[in-house]
Amino acid sequence: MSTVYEVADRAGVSTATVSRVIHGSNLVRPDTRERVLAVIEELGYVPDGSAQGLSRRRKDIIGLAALERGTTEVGIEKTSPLFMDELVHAVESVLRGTECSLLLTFGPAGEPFQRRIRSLSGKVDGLLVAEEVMPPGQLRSLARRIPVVAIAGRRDETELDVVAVDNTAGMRALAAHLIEDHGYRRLGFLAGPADSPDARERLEAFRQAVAGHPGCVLAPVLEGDFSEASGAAAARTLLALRPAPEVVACANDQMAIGVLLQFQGSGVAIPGDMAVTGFDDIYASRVVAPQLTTVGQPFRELGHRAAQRLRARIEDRELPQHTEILPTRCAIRASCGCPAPGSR
Amino acid sequence: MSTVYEVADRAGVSTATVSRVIHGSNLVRPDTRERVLAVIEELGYVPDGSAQGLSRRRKDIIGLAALERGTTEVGIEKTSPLFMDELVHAVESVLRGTECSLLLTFGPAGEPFQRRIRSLSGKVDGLLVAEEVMPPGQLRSLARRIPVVAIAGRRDETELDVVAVDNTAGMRALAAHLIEDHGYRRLGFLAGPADSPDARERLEAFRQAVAGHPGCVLAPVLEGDFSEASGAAAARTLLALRPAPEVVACANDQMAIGVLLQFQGSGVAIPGDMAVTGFDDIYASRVVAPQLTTVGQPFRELGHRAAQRLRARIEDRELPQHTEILPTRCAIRASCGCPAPGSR
DNA sequence: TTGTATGCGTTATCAC
DNA sequence: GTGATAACGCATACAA
Repeated sequence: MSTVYEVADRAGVSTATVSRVIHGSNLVRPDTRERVLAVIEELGYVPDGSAQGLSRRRKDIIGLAALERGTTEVGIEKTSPLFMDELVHAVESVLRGTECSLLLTFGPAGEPFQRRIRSLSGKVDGLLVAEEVMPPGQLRSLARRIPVVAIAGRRDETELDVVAVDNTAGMRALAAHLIEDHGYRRLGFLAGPADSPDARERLEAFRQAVAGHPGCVLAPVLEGDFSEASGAAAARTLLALRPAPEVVACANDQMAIGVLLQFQGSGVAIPGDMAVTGFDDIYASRVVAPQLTTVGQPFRELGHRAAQRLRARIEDRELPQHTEILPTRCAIRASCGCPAPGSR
Repeated sequence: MSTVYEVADRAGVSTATVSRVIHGSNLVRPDTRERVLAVIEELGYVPDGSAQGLSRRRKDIIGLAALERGTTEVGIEKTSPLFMDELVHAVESVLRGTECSLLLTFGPAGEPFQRRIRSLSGKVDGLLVAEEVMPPGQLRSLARRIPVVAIAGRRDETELDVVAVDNTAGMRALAAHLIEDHGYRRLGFLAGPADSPDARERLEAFRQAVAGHPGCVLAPVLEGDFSEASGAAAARTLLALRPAPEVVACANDQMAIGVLLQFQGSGVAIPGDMAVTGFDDIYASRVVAPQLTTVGQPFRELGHRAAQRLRARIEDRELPQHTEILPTRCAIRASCGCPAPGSR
């Protein structure tokens, strides 16, 4: 593996000049540049990232740490966090235009994963942290060491930047649609894991919306882990329940899809016998039949903002703390009981 | 940001000892270790990855470069490469058990992306390269600089490791099912982009299978770009075609889903009026109605093998070149005309 | 316009 | 057991 020294040697210049050529400095004579470039080409030289990082005190790498839910618990390959995938692409697409690269790590909540994130923090200039991968205290201590932006974390954070979506408004709008437009009175809810701030917000918003409409009752409230399998399990519970709710709102799309497919498999018509809704608006939600009514998260925007904020903070660590809440958008489709559009 | 020096100072030891403690060497007295550990904890010290990388001559980072198809061409957010997402998780899950992290980069085929990969090669110990992100010659020159494993690339590679799936067997089995079990005689095919080795193999296998059955005709053969939108576009073409094929086999699931939804939106019953099949077996294919008949790729296995092979080659760069073809598995579901299973 | 010399934070090879 | 000290490959301040 060749180094600046070799390049410098062969080109008959100093390493400083090589460095200048590489970084496109214009304080170098055209013919010198040509010579150096030729040698670089010939040797297939690529600067070593570690050395650059050490010298320039910046690695041009940012990390993304996210929870992987319910992947290895039950079977071997349950379903991956589609939500995260969308986010990853959004973040990556921001970085694409820059020198920066994306270091990815997933893991189940817990002590080992937290340790991994800590050690990973030595390899990056900043960290995007999704959901609640670690307790607030630890997260803050991490944020003191290195720039951190929380995605979809606690909104009440005062020591680090957070970018999140407006779960409350979205869920409230959805509930209003179910109650006011469809006239549902008995509403069930399939909540997400209690350790997810998003999950808690969604449940709370739905609860309040129902409470705000006299005559409406919220029952039952089940809990899943955001996986499709947990949705299917909830559906089986619901199947045995009397009286059954008219609609079951789910805290994310994957669970909603699990509910939907399990119901259909058991001969329950959706939305005829029971309406179902989700949250997130992942790709698959547009693909199931009936198409899922859900609340759209601005993934792209979420990833963009978080990445940009992190880059800004890496530039200037004294930036004032900032919390940004992005709007959500109700996506009314067919699973709530609305007529399916003529063509998709 | 604290360094080994600070830790050494405060603990009243040398940097060498700190390093020993960090790496769990047992040539250090227990009480010394305790003292050092306490300081590390107090300072929140985490070793700098660049410095480590420079000194140890290994960065403990591997890269994954993949094509992002049809993302920004037409609209803003078309559909992301679901196939890749599955792969990413598979690779990441291997690395999770190690010290190694995953550096991710996506991009559209082309010169700029190739440059990005080159510069990225300075930040990693090895590279996983999916599909044909760069011309063979360039790929080989890259592989001379740094360990490279190609995923789903050309099978005829002799200078670098490749891990791929058996497109031919899978597609052949699927074709046999369509022709022999269902008795279809007029078969259409929606091919993938010509620059994808997988796409070419799948088309070729299907073509041969049809040719091997007298009386069967392959028509039409359309070409898409692996995106759902291109599937929908193909469906519109097919709609206007006389005679129409009895079945249209697609080179991947996303296109098949595009075809399926577009047909259904136009009042064509699937599989009643026309059968549709895919390839990959992504999450969404189990979620559409009717469930998609497709050929399953062993994503998990693909990612595992590729990651392990790369790690092995990083350890020993003299390893003999190796090409590994993983088996595919026909997933017969309902979109081909088979009866839907009672429950999903 | 170009070269010299030093520092970046670790690890590892020696001595002690 | 522990401590100096020399790499590691690059960037840059300062000279020339």
